[in-house]
Amino acid sequence: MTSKPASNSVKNRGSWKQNPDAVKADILRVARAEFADHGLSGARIQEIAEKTKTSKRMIFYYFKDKENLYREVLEQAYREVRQGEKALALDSLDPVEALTQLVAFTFTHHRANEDFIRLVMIENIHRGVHLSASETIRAGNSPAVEQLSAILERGTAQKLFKPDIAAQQLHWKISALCFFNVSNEPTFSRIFGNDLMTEAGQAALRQDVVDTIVGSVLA
Amino acid sequence: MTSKPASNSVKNRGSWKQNPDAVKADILRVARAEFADHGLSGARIQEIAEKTKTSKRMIFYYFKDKENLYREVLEQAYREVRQGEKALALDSLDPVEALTQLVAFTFTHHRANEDFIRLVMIENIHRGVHLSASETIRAGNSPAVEQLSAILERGTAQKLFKPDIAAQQLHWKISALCFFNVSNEPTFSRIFGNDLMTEAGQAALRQDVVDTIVGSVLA
Amino acid sequence: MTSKPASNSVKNRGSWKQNPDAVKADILRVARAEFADHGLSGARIQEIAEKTKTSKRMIFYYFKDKENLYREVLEQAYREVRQGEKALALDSLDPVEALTQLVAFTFTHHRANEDFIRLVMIENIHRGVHLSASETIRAGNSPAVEQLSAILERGTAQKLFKPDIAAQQLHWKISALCFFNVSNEPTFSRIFGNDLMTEAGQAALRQDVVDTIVGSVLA
Amino acid sequence: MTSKPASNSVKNRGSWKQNPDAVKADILRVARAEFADHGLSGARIQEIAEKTKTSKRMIFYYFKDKENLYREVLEQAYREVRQGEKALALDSLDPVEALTQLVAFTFTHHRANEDFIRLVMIENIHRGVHLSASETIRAGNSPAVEQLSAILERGTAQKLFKPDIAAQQLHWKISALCFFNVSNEPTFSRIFGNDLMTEAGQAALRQDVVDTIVGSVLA
DNA sequence: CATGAATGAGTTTTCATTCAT
DNA sequence: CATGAATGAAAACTCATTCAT
Repeated sequence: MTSKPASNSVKNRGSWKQNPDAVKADILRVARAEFADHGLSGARIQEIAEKTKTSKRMIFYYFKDKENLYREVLEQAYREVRQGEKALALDSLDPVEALTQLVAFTFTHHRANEDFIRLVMIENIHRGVHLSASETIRAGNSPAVEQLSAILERGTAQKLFKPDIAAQQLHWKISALCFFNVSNEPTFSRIFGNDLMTEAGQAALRQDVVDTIVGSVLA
Repeated sequence: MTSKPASNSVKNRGSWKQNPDAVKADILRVARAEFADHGLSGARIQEIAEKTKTSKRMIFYYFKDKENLYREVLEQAYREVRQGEKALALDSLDPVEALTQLVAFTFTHHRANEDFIRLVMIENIHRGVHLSASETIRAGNSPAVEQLSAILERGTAQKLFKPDIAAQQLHWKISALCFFNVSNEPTFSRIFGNDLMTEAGQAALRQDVVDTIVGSVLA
Repeated sequence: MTSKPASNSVKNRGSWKQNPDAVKADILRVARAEFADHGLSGARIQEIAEKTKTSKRMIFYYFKDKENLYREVLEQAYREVRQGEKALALDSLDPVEALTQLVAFTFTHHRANEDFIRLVMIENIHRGVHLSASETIRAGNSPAVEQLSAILERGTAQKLFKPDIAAQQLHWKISALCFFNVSNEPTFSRIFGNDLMTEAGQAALRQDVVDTIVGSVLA
Repeated sequence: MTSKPASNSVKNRGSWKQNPDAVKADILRVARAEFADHGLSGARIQEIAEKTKTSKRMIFYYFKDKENLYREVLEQAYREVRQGEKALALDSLDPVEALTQLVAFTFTHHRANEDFIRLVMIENIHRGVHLSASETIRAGNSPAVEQLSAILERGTAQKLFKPDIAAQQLHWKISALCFFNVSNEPTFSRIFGNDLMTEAGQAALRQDVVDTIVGSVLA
């Protein structure tokens, strides 16, 4: 009679107890990693509970069900990434340099936030249905697009850029290149080798992406 | 005890029976749709069986287990897409026009093969582990890259293109833009609206992608 | 769709609930009988569940999987049999009488614990692999061997027994005769008739076994 | 579409075909090993078929079902072991030497026929039910007991042995010691170490068994 | 606001066996 | 006397979720 069910035990009696926000944050942190790793259906509540400082029961207590937990993870991830984008200060730079910086930053920022990229991939596999109800995501919109608009406005005014460049469409192109770099690394590497994923390869790729984007707007 | 699980019954006694290849092809067809729709863990063998002309039992008979079925679906999808790429005849065109056609075709071809795109997304979520063992995928490699190499060679020889454009890296850029267009449509649309996904939007986007890529190689 | 699998229903709402140890003990008791009856692969989790006060689900909840349940059944059986052996008090008897008692007891004890004998047979079919990881079984070792050592020491000191009798080897002989009596009863009876398995036959056999063993150590 | 069900293919088109006896013998040989290895419920028809020169279908064709195949394997094993026992010629030896030889031979013969021992263990786990219908097994009876009777008769006549030794009971004791040596090696070794199972240990054990048995009949 | 115990409903997978030719 | 294809029934096991306190 030595075996015990592994899942239901409490890990840590102490500072975490009686602190709902900390418990929730802990759950979200673990859940994000698990969802990013295995997807919505692939992630296991059990596994999340075990890596958490609380019990499985608490996950349902605070988040109602798996889908809702996923939703909150997704929202939080979007919020954090947007926060990261805001940090960039480009106003003082000339338009070309600003755009260069923006693209390079986006490339690097995506690379550094693989979990977020994977969550977005997962959400796309689910056809984005978990984003719909969430006002916060649409409301917050994208600081990146706003910054891009500002740069384009200045660049166009100075006749450096082609007229009538659509900010959103340009953002789409930047996103595509920077997102794909992370999202499709596994299959791309397996088929074509990982030359482009080494440090040198990534540096070359980032330069290429910057040049391609900047080249596409120059007058 | 009158009820029976629906999956264990036979659907169709007739032409399908005693024709292993047809049965297998039927299973693969249904499985592809299901895996593309719900992912590896999200797809249900039960569901696949019900949409098939055979039974659940036969899936295991021919494909051993779920993961292996998924693997074969993936391989088949890659093979078919490559086959589609081969159809394109660009040799008679001048390099710029050839590249234009190739990019436009890739854009359209990806759009038309959403299931394939989704399978690749799913496989990337699984970090490409189901591609590793499969020699066929690597072996076949990409006709697209080969065609691209030929175009680049001609274009470089004619001094139309910059020297030293790497075919693989250019392929990566084309893929990124064309893949992302399909893969990230759901989340992109929800956040930025679906202007870019309308017929007009897609036409504009395709032109933009062609221009961006061609622009990036011109001398 | 009215039928439900019988195993998923609850049997008894009351004293068993919320008492993990009682539930586990109940499962182990039933599982022991089933494994002893049908072997590891022959036993049915379903069948165990139905004879239990709990559900099939709880078996997996507490014991993880079939093999592990079997392992715990086996360990428990070993522990209990050793406990039974300890009950015997032989210190006050002279060596010959003590050995006589020990052998007669072992003969009877094995006969009374057919389930244990059968579990050991089954485990031998599995080449003992389920014993390996279990420290408790080896650690506990055999009270029988210890008692035997004590008897031999006294008997040898008194020159009643041959010198240099190995306790473990003597234990092996006693075990062989007492174990075989139970383990091979079915085939032996079918081939030679069941004369030796009647009450009289068993009495004669026990006397024979005692005489044979005692005779083999007397100086 | 590369996978094929592994089981249904034919291995060898040639000499085996059109030769029912050879096919049956081949199946029996493989089945014996599988049943001895994994027991009746543990053995897999699939596995037997794969190791056979024929197909799964043929097993059912020739042997009707799994249980019947097992029955035939068991019968054949008994027949062969009895055949082996007959080889021993003890008539010319004096009774004590003859008994010594018989016991030593039995010890060695059992050791050399582990598959048979395991089949008997398995049959005992099944409570011998597969022996009942089989006339051949009972009819053939045991050459060992007959030889033993002859030896006892001579030994008793010469007043070397105690009067009224029952041949069957003595056979039982010999069997117990020689059978257990093989049948319980796995569990015994794990608990007490494998000293008795080394070559030296087995030699000592055999001598001990011979001495114990001979000692138990000497007047 | 917390929790250890429990569970219904499904999920993949296995297995001996039969069908159609 | 043979065979590749097919299969019903049941097996082990999983999973998110709720109960009882």
